[in-house]
Amino acid sequence: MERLLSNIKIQVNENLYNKDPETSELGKKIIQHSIEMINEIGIESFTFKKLGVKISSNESSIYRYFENKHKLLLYLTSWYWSWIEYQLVFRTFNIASPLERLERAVLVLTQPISKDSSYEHIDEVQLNNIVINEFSKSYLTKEVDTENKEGYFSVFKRLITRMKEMIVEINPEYAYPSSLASTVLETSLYQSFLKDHFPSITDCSSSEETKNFLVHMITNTLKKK
Amino acid sequence: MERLLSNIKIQVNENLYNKDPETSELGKKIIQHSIEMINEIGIESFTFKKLGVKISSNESSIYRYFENKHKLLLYLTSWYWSWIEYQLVFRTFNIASPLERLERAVLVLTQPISKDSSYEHIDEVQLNNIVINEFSKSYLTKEVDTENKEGYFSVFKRLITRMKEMIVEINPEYAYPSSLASTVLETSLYQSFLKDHFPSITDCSSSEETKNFLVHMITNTLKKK
DNA sequence: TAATGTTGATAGTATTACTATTATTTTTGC
DNA sequence: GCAAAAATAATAGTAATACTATCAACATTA
Repeated sequence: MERLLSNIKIQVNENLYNKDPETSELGKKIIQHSIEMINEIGIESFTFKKLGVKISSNESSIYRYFENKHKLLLYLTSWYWSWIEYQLVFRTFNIASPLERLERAVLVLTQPISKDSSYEHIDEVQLNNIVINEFSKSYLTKEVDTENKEGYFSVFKRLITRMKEMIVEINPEYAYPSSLASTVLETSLYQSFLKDHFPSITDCSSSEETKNFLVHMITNTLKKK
Repeated sequence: MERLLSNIKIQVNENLYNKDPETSELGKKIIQHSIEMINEIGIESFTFKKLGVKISSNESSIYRYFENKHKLLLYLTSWYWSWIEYQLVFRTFNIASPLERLERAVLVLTQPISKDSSYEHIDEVQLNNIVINEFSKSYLTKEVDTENKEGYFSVFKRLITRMKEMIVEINPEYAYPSSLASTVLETSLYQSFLKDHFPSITDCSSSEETKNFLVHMITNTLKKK
């Protein structure tokens, strides 16, 4: 991933952690290796005990950073959406045509991730995989409404709102700009999952095709007759 | 839900259960009350022990029907997709216009569920909620590829393939018929979830609106220029 | 009526998801 | 450079989960 500005600290809702993992070596190790481990074995099999063994630290020390693995997952996915939002804002800034802005936004959502050297302990490629495979589980819970009130999903929602605004600019009469924006974001994750596991029900065998599928769908949907 | 034919037994992949729950009173009680309970407390909190207490039966007896709660969830969602497929086939049968067929298919996916009296022990309204909130978790696992090979998702995929075929009939040149079909099905569930929990990122506050959003998107996407 | 199948009761195991306590090490402030 | 504070590690313990195994009781059927 092309570096836009270095040393931008990505802020995550501070109720998601007990102690900010960015403030210590152990904290960063927790983030780095939890990404590896969740990507490898999935959030269900992941435990703080296993992570402790992997980083030669203690289970109880990890609990001092995160209340439980659900909060850790929310932390990681929030970080990811902040990072994506930042790409999206930069890459669409100063682009005059609203349609081109939206196309660039879709490109940010669909193009293959490459490592951002600004964040050494975070592997964005693996994190993208985690978002594809685990993000839904972070909100498909009985606690979603309380956690939403706490603001745990605000970056994700803001990202969708930004796309919605681009849609409104393209066609102010269109009746479903928010739904189209949320569909596009969800579809970018979903089609990527289908490509790897249910290829018979997708035509997108590359990120390029997913981009084309979405751009075509958006432009046609927003066309004024 | 209007009854189309009575006494149609819905077949579910027989590797999903140890003993067919349809063949005994206890089996039907397991299905009926697991639907209630999963809908109420969510799949994470749901256990066979709690279900045993609820139906005044024994944990070990439930294990004789289902290997674990994941298999039970796969059973329930498979049943649901079979039931939906059956509605979809009937309601689109003998309709000449391909576009009208697809519109009717979207209606089946989006319209509010009402009880189907043919299946006394199954509450389709609650089951629809379970599909919205838990279906993703049934495939977002590390075992998805093996389970897919076992055929646990075949009804779901066949449903999408049926819609894909309608899309191809409408516009044989369109390059992404499968992706559009899978997007439509996923979106029908997703927008319903957003309506209840993240209303700020959707415009669909009723199933009617979800239907209109999707039909508009499909027809515009498939328009030949 | 004997054989078979189903269900219930009880017990037991490894793992999970924590909490609590205390010891040890590291950092910092003066 | 040292004392105080903070962070981490080690250990232990608990309740719940996700099962498995065994055996008894009861119902069904041949």
